[in-house]
Amino acid sequence: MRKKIFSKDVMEVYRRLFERFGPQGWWPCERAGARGGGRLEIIIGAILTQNTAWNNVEKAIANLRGSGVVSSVRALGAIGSKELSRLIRPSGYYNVKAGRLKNFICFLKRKYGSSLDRLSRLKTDMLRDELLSINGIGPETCDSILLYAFKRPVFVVDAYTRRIFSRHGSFSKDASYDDMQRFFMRAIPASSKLYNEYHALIVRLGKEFCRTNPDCDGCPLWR
DNA sequence: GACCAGGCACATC
DNA sequence: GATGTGCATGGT
Repeated sequence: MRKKIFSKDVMEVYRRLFERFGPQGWWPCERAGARGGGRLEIIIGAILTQNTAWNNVEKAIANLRGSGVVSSVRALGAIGSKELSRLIRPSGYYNVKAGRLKNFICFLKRKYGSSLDRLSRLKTDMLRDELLSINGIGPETCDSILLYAFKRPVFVVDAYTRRIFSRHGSFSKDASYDDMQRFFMRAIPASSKLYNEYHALIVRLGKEFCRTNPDCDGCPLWR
């Protein structure tokens, strides 16, 4: 039988995952910062990675870097939609995602004078509502932006989180996003660093075991 | 060639 | 509110 994971076990699960896999080095990473892309690049990555392997997103981001549009909101706003689609082609859904990137840039221009600094002054709840109002930014993308780009202590729930923790009985497999998020945020101290690493470790676990080991052989959560 | 990946919006019932 | 569908590339 799989071990049931209650709220009280969530930190122990984190410790086991960290012990097993170590730090995952997700955003913000030195590489993004050094190239000056930083926060904007993280936001772009969060949108491009929707239902897409990160490997493919990296190719798209490399193209965008080559065109110099990850380093400034103005540059990203100035590029044509067709050209943007072409650059992000490797990340899949390129027409949809080009529209979503443009939606974000239009929102930022209209309401915050194209300034990420101005946007970042909002309190977390308000910032979350603002991001969710943008067409193309749903709960996971929104929370990824809050956590990884703005360093807010918001737990990101994704498909792996649902799959793994519903299998371990923490919540039902059709629990709402908000219910799953509450489960973690009640169990873990509010720390963006902790949430950052935990989400990345869940993704690592999902990739490592859920796909390749349907019987959960060697799963660190197994009892 | 099938299946999957760090989702989301929209139509329909 | 639940369910189904379109969007698309690249790796296994």
